[in-house]
Amino acid sequence: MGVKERRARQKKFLRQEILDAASELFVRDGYENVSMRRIADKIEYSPTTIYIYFKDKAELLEQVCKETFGRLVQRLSKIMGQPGDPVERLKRGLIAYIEFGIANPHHYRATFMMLFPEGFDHEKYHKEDSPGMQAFSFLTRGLTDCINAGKMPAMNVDLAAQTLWAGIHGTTSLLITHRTFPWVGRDKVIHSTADTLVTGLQGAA
Amino acid sequence: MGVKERRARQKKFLRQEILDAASELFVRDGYENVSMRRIADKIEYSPTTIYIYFKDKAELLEQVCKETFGRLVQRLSKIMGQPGDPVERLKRGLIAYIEFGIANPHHYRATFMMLFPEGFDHEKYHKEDSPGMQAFSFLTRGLTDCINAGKMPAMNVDLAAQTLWAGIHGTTSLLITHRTFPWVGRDKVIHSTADTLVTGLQGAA
DNA sequence: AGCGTAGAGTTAACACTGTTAAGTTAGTGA
DNA sequence: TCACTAACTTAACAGTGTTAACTCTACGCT
Repeated sequence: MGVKERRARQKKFLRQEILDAASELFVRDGYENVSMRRIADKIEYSPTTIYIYFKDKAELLEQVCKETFGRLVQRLSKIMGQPGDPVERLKRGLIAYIEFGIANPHHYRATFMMLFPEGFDHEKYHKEDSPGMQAFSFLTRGLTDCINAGKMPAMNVDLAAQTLWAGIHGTTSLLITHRTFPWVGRDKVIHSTADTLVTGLQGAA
Repeated sequence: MGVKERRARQKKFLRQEILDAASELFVRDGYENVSMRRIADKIEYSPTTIYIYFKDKAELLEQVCKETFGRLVQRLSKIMGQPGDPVERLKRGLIAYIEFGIANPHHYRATFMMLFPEGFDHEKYHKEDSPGMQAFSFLTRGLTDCINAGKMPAMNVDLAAQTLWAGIHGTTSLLITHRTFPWVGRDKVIHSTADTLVTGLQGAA
């Protein structure tokens, strides 16, 4: 016995190897500039082997992004768990989100800036475990903390969280796609976004 | 004489016909799902004819988007030219921007959410006449009006405008790509974005 | 009137793409 | 030793953007 297990381990190993190769190429050249044949070349297998482990190119990307965003969730989790002023903590979370997106532009693009293919199962995607949903829940938690601490007025927390998400997503995606736009300064825009959004919510009726 | 002119007119006509066909297909199916051959089929010319009028597919898209964003600039121009409270006017402009993006998702995506191809001439692009720059100048103008009317504190107008742009771009692009996300309500998010951003800037130190 | 030429539009081809069906080959359990 | 299974490969399909080389029409000029 144990032969089945060994095989399963080997299979998992190759699967991870494909994932790593794809990730590296996606990061360097972007999803649409990486072909299945190039990924195959990198791991020295034939292109069709990839299809044994992944349904298609989109699923391969999806898995790569899942890995990456696990790291974002970890980071946010760390920040949101720290003690101190909840408003400052929320701001730090917003900034961490933006900086994560800029540090992983291709992955960020893939998960939040690409149109879903037709016939995509959104029902399933927007359940608890999608990267959007997970990162999003940190916002609602952060806001609730602020309200409970009396630092923010009572409000529709979901609406406020969605407003926050839209704001930080805007800065992230704009800094990614319009890298050469004459920005006043990357850090200035990032901090201004966090400050303006939080101040705006604090001042809401 | 006049024959040269007539030819030029005819040439311009076909050029516009290509542009219209491409626009319709881009709007319906999105840039990457439209092939040069399909555009050619629609106008009943051979695919290579398009290359006589446009350098490549990207330039075709660029021209299509230029047309569309001409309409946005017109709309913003109308709103910003109206009398009344400058703060309300600015908010109306922000909302109009978002709604325009949602109404033209494929064009919006193409101009603001796509990575530029390698070797793209950014210097030239970020001059006065790029769609981003034109729409952007409305923000600085709107903000200056608010400050002059004493409705907003003195501030770095460029930084504030970039913050605003990031905010409204975020809402626009998120509503486009994550259409099926359980939003509290499209209109609610749109208005909340505009209110939060403006309030946030008003409350800035 | 007839010739040469410019240029609009064509056909055929290249080098790619994602993906699938069919085939090979190695290693297992009986 | 044999059959089977799972891993992997080869060959192919239908499509992509794009280019080089060609045709053909209509104009201006002699």
